[in-house]
Amino acid sequence: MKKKSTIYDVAKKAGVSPSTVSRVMNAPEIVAENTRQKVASAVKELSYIPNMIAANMPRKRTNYIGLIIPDITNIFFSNLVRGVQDVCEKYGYSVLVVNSDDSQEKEGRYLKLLYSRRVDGVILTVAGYQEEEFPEEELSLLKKMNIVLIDREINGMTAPIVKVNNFGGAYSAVKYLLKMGHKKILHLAGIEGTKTNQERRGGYLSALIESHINWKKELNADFRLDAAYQKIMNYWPQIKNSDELPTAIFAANDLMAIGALKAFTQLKVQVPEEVSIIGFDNIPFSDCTHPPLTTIAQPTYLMGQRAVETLINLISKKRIKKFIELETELIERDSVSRREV
Amino acid sequence: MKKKSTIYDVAKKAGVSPSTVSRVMNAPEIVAENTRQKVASAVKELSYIPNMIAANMPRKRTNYIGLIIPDITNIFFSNLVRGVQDVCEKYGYSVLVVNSDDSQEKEGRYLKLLYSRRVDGVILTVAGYQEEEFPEEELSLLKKMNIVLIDREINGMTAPIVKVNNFGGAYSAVKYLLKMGHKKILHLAGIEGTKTNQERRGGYLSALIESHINWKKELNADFRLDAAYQKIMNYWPQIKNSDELPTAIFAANDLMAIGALKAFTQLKVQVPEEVSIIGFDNIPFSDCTHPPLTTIAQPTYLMGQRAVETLINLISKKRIKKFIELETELIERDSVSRREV
DNA sequence: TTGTACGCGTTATCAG
DNA sequence: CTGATAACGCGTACAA
Repeated sequence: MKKKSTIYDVAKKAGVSPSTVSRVMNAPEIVAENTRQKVASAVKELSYIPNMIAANMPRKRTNYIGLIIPDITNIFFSNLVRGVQDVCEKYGYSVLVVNSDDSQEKEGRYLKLLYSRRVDGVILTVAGYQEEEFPEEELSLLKKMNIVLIDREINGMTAPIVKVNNFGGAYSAVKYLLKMGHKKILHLAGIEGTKTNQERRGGYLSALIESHINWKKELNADFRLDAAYQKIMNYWPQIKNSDELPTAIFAANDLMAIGALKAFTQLKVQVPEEVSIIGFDNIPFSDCTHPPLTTIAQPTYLMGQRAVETLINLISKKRIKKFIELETELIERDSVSRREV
Repeated sequence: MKKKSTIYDVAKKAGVSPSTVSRVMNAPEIVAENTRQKVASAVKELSYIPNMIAANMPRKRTNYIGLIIPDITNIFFSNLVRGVQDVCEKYGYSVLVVNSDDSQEKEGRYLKLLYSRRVDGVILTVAGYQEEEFPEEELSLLKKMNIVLIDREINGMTAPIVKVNNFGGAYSAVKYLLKMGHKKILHLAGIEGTKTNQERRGGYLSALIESHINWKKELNADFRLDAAYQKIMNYWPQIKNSDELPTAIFAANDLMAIGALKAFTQLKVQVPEEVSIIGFDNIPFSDCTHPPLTTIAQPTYLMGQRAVETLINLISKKRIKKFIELETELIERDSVSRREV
């Protein structure tokens, strides 16, 4: 790694002062034609590229924003990250992404790291699903930073939040199932007690009530593929020939829907002929399952974009919307069949 | 956003000098017990967290490394990114991830950005598959930085590289197919002219030659799911009842294998009964296809880890391996069936 | 054991 | 139009 040239090296070579070099780099038009030439050639010769950190220090900014997500390996987040990155780039920011693994302890550590790196703001998908109180220390740290929340709220602090209309999405999923003639709809639910899950369950129940359907049943699988797979593998044989047998399943996310699909393949239960399935999220590859999964799409890329836009406005003290709720969209594929009455 | 307290604020409040505060933060044991107390309580009171940037400036480092990948949205890379992040964190580095979208122009711009941000090193998955000459400007920039390459090499510069044994992986895939009794094996290939594709094709051909099999056939689908889907949809009906009909397909990546699977579902061709398929990569969800995909696993997480370890050693001028080749692993699932002779 | 002064690379400000 | 100087926040030699 060769020694990097500084603004002083360039100044010396061009026979001018550092300030002049700075001007040439940032506002060429205000410097005399021939000085500009001299400087430009010195810049080229030394292949000088300004040190953005040094430049930012007196301005008390970094042009970095932090992004805390549970796990980048979780396919659900990749589009979100990309949305954040793309908008950031447009505005000259860079993104520091970290994974909380849904651990509150890691989240706290990373928050501290981001603070010590003096990022200009943080986009946070709150870790852990617990409705626990937020640790005091972390909370006060948060209050000292520009924060935009994604998806989940925080007790004890108000911050702008970007989320998806979980209730509406679930509601429309179940409505769709009802429209297709299903009367016995099982809900494959996510992590108990999380707001997300509560909202989706709310949508499920509301749609049922609205249609005067009393039949309901909930299986819990923590938003996880394996868990859903196991649950179905255990549950289905028990109810196979009973009145309890649903004709359709509303899974609170695609991962669980795919887990269920996997179980049904093994159990030799035909989807959608014997049982229909609808998911939530529209993750990549949900169109490559067998059968392709009908699901409720979340605009993850858009969520990322909106979150950054809000954050950047927050940073520059412009007016912002405190609450942004994005709508979902029903994606009809082949995992739901019509049930004749 | 409240004003951030500095080491001076703490010093004043504790009635000591800034250097003493610095010592308490970085080497508490060398300062007298009661001074330490005073400082500690001032730190707590002001909830002081050191400014890492300022601290790093005189050291001429940032503890950032840059990671340039084609696209974080490409599921293949998420594990790699996580591997990089995890190792980085262990060593106190943070990662700045950017997407080149396989565009050389973007790659150049980002390289410049990373340089201006003075990252301590860069992990680079070279953009574009072209065997084109590298732009001179970019090359000289590269030479001024600590670089570790992933997967693809650069003409005109030697840098440590971490890659996977593509030849060996392809070879073992085809060997496996042969072992299962297949004699007509079609190769669903990736982007023509890329090293990766050449190596995998090499493995395919070698395995065939070694077994004295003359039958061979190659279809090109640019590593893309859609392209593979289209190719199969067009090709299969043409050869359906001819001698050209293969009994197995070796796809140069899982995406293409999944595309083929999709096509076969529509064409009502049974996999693996009528045709077997083996993929390459072992991307997430390759176990959730129908049937679950037999494939050659690439250790992507490990690649990320190795790359960072190499980079960190490069940065600290320790000895490094210039060339790290990782082995693949055959993952037997259900998309390949035995063919009786 | 503690304090002082300087350097890291840049830009804003003010003077010329 | 250009140059000098201070300031950003910290660590570190060196002095006390």
